[in-house]
Amino acid sequence: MVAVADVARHAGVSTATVSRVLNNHASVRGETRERVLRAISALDYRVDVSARSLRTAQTRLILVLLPDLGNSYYASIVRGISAVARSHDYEVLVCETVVNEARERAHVQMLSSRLYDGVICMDPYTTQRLVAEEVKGQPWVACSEFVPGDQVPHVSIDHYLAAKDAVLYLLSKGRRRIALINSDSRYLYAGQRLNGYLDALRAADIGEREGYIQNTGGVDYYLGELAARRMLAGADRPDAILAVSDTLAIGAIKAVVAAGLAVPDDIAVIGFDDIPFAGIFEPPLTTIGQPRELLGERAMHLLLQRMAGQSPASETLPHRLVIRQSA
Amino acid sequence: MVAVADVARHAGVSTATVSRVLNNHASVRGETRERVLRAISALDYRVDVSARSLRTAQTRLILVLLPDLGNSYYASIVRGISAVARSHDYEVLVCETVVNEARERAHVQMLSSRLYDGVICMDPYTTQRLVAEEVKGQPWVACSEFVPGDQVPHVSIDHYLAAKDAVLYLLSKGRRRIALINSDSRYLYAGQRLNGYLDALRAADIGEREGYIQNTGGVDYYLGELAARRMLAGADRPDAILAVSDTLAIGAIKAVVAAGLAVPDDIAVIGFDDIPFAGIFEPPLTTIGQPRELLGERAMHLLLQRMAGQSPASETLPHRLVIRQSA
DNA sequence: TTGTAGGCGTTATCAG
DNA sequence: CTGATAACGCCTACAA
Repeated sequence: MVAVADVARHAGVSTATVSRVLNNHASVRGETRERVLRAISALDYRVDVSARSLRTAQTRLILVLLPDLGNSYYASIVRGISAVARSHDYEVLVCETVVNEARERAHVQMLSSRLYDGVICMDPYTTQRLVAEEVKGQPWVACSEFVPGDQVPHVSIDHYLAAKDAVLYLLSKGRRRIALINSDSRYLYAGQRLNGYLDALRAADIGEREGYIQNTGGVDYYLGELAARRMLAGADRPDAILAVSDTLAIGAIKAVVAAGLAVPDDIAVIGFDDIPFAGIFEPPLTTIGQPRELLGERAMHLLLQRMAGQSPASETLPHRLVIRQSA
Repeated sequence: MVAVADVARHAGVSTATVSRVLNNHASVRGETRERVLRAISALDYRVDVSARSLRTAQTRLILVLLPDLGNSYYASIVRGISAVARSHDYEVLVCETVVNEARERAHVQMLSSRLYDGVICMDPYTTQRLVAEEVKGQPWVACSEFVPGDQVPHVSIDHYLAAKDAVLYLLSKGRRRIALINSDSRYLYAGQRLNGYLDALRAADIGEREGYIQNTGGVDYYLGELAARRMLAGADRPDAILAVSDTLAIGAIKAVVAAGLAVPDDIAVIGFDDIPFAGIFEPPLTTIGQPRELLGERAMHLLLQRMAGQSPASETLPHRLVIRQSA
């Protein structure tokens, strides 16, 4: 293993000089720098980040915690994060959080071990408490999900308003029997969207109906299909369905069509997230889009401020209703 | 910042003893251990991984390099990797490689900085050379993609055979005018599947046809749609399309249907990968499935052996044709 | 502009 | 079973 000392010896300089070259200090004579550089490549020297961070107390590494790598919703956010992070010379590492009691501790150790200069958490807010406890003292921010009333800065859309907008749109189209397919109550957005849905209906003087709210526990296609099938089986069939994710919405449409009904004529369907597939599906999905890249960019900005010792205010970004053909 | 020394002082023992407790050495008296543990939680001590790795020369971190976080194909593989890694007490970090000339160096530094005990690379084989150069001396293996003839151990299906099987199946269904929608020639699989396709046709004595091979440069839905549209515009319309990814296949079906033709009656379509959506799409997609989790598990096993100084042989895993309704 | 030397927090060796 | 102490590789005063 070749260390700074070896490079120094090879170049006939001191370790201090090598370090200066490594860190682009101006105060190195051109010719000396050349010699050092040559030695570095001759010996194929690589810095040891462990040693460096031990000394400098920073790693220039950002950790992004997310609950599901397979959900492309997060991918776009990460892209936004990375763009900003890289422009500030931070490298972004992603870790899929496993909410497994047994493994929890190991994960937690990852966080608490000072390996990262900052953490961005997209985990369900119910597990953010765990994170909070572990990264205590370390800079971190939340993205999309957050613990309401908490001190941790976060970026998110207004899920309550978004759901309300969706229902308002359905109402404006003359729909009155509007059902909701919700996912997993561990997620904050689930509760907020539920409230938005409820309040919008209430404001229109529409009462709740038996079986009109289904909780799937996840966002897989088939779960949406199952939920919609249950709704269709009821005596009091809805004329519109709001699903909290596009995947659920697509599953729901499958069920509707399988039941011999038409979308949107018999039942209008609105999803959430505007995934790439939403536009290509038949019928193209009407959905609530989130500014995903921007979400990531803002989150990283918040983190940057946090790492600088500031206490930035949380941000709410705008959503938008993407009207296609399913509603 | 509280260090081992602080814990030692608090517990009235030496740093050596604290370290022993931290690392579960058996040779610590129960009562002493208790005292240390109490001090640790009283002071809320956290190990400094940088210091630890500087000392031990290992980080217990595995880096997974992939070209696209948004592609859920990789998510399943990562899940397989993580399962094995965690059972061996390694933590898995994912980094989306950015093949951007300007940023290349920073990335590269990440790899070469000894922060990881091992690397699993799923990048296109054309960029694996870069990786190879940078992680030189570090244990790494390739997954899915690999540089043929290289010494680096890898896991993959036999893309050549898989494509051949798909064409054989189409042939067995009486199709003769079989087209190929390929993606990005930076990927090894693209070339191999092309060869499989070509050889299968050749073996059946079917000559190449003008415009029957389209390269899209990516796997987005709309690219498949575009490619298929071009094929349909030709005088010599195909009666079957093999697409190297399900997303391309779905895009292709869109184009076929939009042209007033039926799938599979007029044109059969086969995809690749068996993504979650393949089964829910209408018509459900016939596709070549890969054992993704297993791919990840085997890759991690290979890496484990590599890290142990061995030179494991590469592995080829079986693919399977999932017959649904698009072909 | 360059060199010397100390220490970051941890683990491991060697005594006791 | 426990303690003192010497590295690990790097950066950065401070000195020259």
